[in-house]
Amino acid sequence: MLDQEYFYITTTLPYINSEPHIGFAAEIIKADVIARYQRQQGRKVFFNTGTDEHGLKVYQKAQAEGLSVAQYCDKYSAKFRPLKEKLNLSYDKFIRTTDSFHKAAAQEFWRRCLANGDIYKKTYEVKYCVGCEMEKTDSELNNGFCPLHPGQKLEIIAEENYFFRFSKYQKQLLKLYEQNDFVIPASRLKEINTFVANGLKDFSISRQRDKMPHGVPVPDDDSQVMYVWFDALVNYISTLGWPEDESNFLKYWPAIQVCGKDNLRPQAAMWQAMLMSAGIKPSKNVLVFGFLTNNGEKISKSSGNTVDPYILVDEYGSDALRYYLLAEIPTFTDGDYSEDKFIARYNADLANGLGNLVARVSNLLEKNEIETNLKPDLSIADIKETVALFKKSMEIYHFNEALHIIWKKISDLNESLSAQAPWKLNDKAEVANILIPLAQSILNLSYLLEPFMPLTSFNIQSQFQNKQIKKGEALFPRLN
RNA sequence: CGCGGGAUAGAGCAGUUGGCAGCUCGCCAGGCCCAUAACCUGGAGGUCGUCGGUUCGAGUCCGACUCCCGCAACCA
Repeated sequence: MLDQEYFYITTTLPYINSEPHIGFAAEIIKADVIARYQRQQGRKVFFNTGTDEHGLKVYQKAQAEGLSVAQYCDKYSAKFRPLKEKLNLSYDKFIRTTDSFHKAAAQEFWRRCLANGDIYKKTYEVKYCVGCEMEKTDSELNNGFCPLHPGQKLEIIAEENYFFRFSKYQKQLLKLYEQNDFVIPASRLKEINTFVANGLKDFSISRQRDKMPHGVPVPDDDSQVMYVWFDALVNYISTLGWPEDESNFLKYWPAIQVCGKDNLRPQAAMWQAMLMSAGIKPSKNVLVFGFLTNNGEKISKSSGNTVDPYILVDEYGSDALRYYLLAEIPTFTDGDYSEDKFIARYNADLANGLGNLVARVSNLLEKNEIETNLKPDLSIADIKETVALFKKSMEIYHFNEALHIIWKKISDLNESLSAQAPWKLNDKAEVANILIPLAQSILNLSYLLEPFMPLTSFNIQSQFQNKQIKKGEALFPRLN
């Protein structure tokens, strides 16, 4: 039956230089759907997330807020933890890259890459804007000048850093990409393949400690700390107990990794090369999701149009937010959020669709005092086609389609109920013959819905497994 | 010739092995009255960005073009 007993999925770790935003919420919700679906299939799932806490920006923000780096990290990491309850996530582990076991793992990882001849020292030239008191990369510059200080010439500072021999792994990476589902969707695989085929430059993996002390110490060199990327990526294996707990690690690795499209290179190329260097199998798949816009506009901290997932949950509930993000936006493409769209979706699908159907059927069962004894059963004929189509969509992570298939069935059930009009009948047995199969189908749908809307699924399942099904409270009161 | 994405009904969007063009909202006309002013039926509305090609057949594959949008590595 099951091709594999163990299943491991991980999100990227959000960097704690700001509050949680809707984009990361969308990413982790999709990962949660996959994790819950795999558990339903009977697999032993390990679902990882956490926070990425090293590096210059955190160091500077801590100073700006007048906190020690440790205090700052504790404060901001703690802002991400409530996502679990707020979004009703089922992750198993919340790792912090400042956890001591992680730092030790990152150092061991470094040693293995070093032993393999892939880490070397080189002088690294950085452009430094005195006005910002910050290093600048070329992509941040306008015609070679800092956009904030266009009159000032940038200083070139030479710094001795460790580099990772990324270029060495070009061929192996291209070979890896021959596994044509390594990166999903295919367009992203093509993108990374072209990028790697065009040639790789070794990248810097350390910083001078006297300038930026907030990082994992480089083994056997007190003057340097690891560059944040290098240590952060190792979390995907340190969270499994690598290197100490080899048996647990081997059970779960390799991972399905999910990330936003900005993370394609780090996840699908840099990290994979690092794994190769350390002698560890590459990830199983990298799923690359799109970005969200707010009312058609790019979401950015500077323009102040970020969307706070906590506010939406408090107002509409976690399942409604999950439903919107999963149903309205195709898994791998960019999508848009706006309150108008959210309310329109909510009313059309949740209030008028699912909620109203559940209310109709449960009310009729209660009024007619019809007793039932139901359990979810996906083998019955009525639901078979829906289940088959649903599974097909789930296997390729097309969650919007999977939900569309469920909602098609909801629509069919509404139609069937209207056509049979049991409220016109007097014979109780006849009424029961109409309602019980409908109730059974609702129960089955609620089972399919569990990975997407766990609370609603649970509510419907407990409601419809009672002997005397009762109407109860509205699942999704209509919004005006 | 840097890389990639998009262009489908008034709006917002689905449509991955090529096979009578779909969904939601909105609009019009009926029905029902169990239900969350909900539900059901019917209707108007599209030359699927443009041009060409492959094919019995293309929104779907190939080529060219136009217009929008991201990204352009050590900033995670």
